[in-house]
Amino acid sequence: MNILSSDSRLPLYQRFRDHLIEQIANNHWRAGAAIPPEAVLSTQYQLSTGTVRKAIEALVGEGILERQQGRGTFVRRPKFQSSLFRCFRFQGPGGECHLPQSRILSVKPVLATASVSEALGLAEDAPVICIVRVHVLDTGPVLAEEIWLPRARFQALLEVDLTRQGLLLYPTYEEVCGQVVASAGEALTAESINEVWARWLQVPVGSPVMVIERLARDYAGQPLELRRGRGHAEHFRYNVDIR
Amino acid sequence: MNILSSDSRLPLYQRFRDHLIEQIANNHWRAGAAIPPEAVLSTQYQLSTGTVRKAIEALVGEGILERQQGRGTFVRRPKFQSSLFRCFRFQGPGGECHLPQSRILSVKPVLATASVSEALGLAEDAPVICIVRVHVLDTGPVLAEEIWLPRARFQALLEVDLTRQGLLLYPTYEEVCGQVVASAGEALTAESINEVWARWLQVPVGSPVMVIERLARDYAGQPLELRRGRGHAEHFRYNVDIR
DNA sequence: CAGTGGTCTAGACCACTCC
DNA sequence: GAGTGGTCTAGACCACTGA
Repeated sequence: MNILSSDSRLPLYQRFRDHLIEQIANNHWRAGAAIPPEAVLSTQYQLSTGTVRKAIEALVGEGILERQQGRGTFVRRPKFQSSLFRCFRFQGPGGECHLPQSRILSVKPVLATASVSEALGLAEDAPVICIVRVHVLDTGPVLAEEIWLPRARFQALLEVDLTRQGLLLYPTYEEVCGQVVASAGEALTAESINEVWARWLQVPVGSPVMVIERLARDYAGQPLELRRGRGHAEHFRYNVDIR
Repeated sequence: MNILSSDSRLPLYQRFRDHLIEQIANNHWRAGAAIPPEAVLSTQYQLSTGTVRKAIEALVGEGILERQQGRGTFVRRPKFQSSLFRCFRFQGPGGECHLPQSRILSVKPVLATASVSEALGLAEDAPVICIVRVHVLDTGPVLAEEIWLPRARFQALLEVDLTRQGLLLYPTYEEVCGQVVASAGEALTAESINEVWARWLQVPVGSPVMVIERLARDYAGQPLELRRGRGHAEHFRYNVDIR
């Protein structure tokens, strides 16, 4: 009798969770906005408040929703702009922590290479946008990134001046293209730097660098953006809790 | 009226959670064993089943407990032995995944250096045990580790032959010393390898390596073990989900 | 079959936020 | 003070495990 589409025989609260996530992915509820209060949802969908709460709590655990006592429940707008600063310490020899400025070197429409199209789930030679960006500290560049975006979703970026200093990309994606980054995965490796990247980072060819590859996804789990960054090994310290 | 020690004015389920964790940390309930069923706990502590469930679910979320429908709720014995294989891919050029063998090169009672004693929360020059271990693949060594343990807790390790091939350390800690690793944090950096480590890994001095520092803790959160490992950059790929 | 955790309900009362 | 999420209760029924 309910409008809960997804497969029956799943627990009610799971089906309701799926329904909520669908609303968010389809932009029925905007990022940053409040969803209806528990009481409304429970009468609207004929569910007990406990069941509604359990679905909401699941999404809070996944980092999709955010509850604020007395105010409401909100669609979380993940703040990946600061992810680098959360995970990495741009630490000087004394351990002080500085925030780098970012500078965009180029924005170009190109065709995806095999590895890029595979990561983004696109056809080979699909049209993409490639951005090159460098993060700079007082002491010089610390991190250089190549960023790839599917042109189908991000065409509008090409008509905007991205080369202003200190611009954050994810809010720009949302404002200009309506694309919201909801989750991401990172993979870390290390290598000796090659000539192209050594020039961007202004270090000798062959220096050890940390390689960070990030795949960002929207609420529906579709790949949105691929980044491949390289940073001065000494400037980086990536912290993880495991269990 | 309850035996729930911790600070009142916290929610009941939190205080009960703290009580449960205390039981585990004090070894009243052993790692791997079942805790009393919900019904028993709720009558014993005069709590409703819902409150008991919420406390248990919190600990499940923290990876301390594990529920199995129809069987019971168990104290989780984390399997960090395989953490390296979960997080890292020992991948050949074709992407195949091999499991390395580990070989212990030395076990020595020494005095802690400043950085080791600080990480382990010990006094300076405190007595520790230092283990050197190498993980070997068909193609040669891929990861070398220095491992430090507080001698106060791990004295018994010195009377055991650890140099057998392929030994896993964490189960040995538990069997020989009664110390259970409950959680850990890792920090990743990269650098050019120095002479000592280059010999262990059999690579040219100055090659890029991934540096993995791990601090393992017991159920009470006290540091148990510090590891500093270095691995062939090409062999490692560390995956993380962020949000 | 008895015992366990898993789901779900209906509602009371509290704590916080904002007007 | 009205509206929100946060805590807590008491219990029914289901699904799974293992003797």
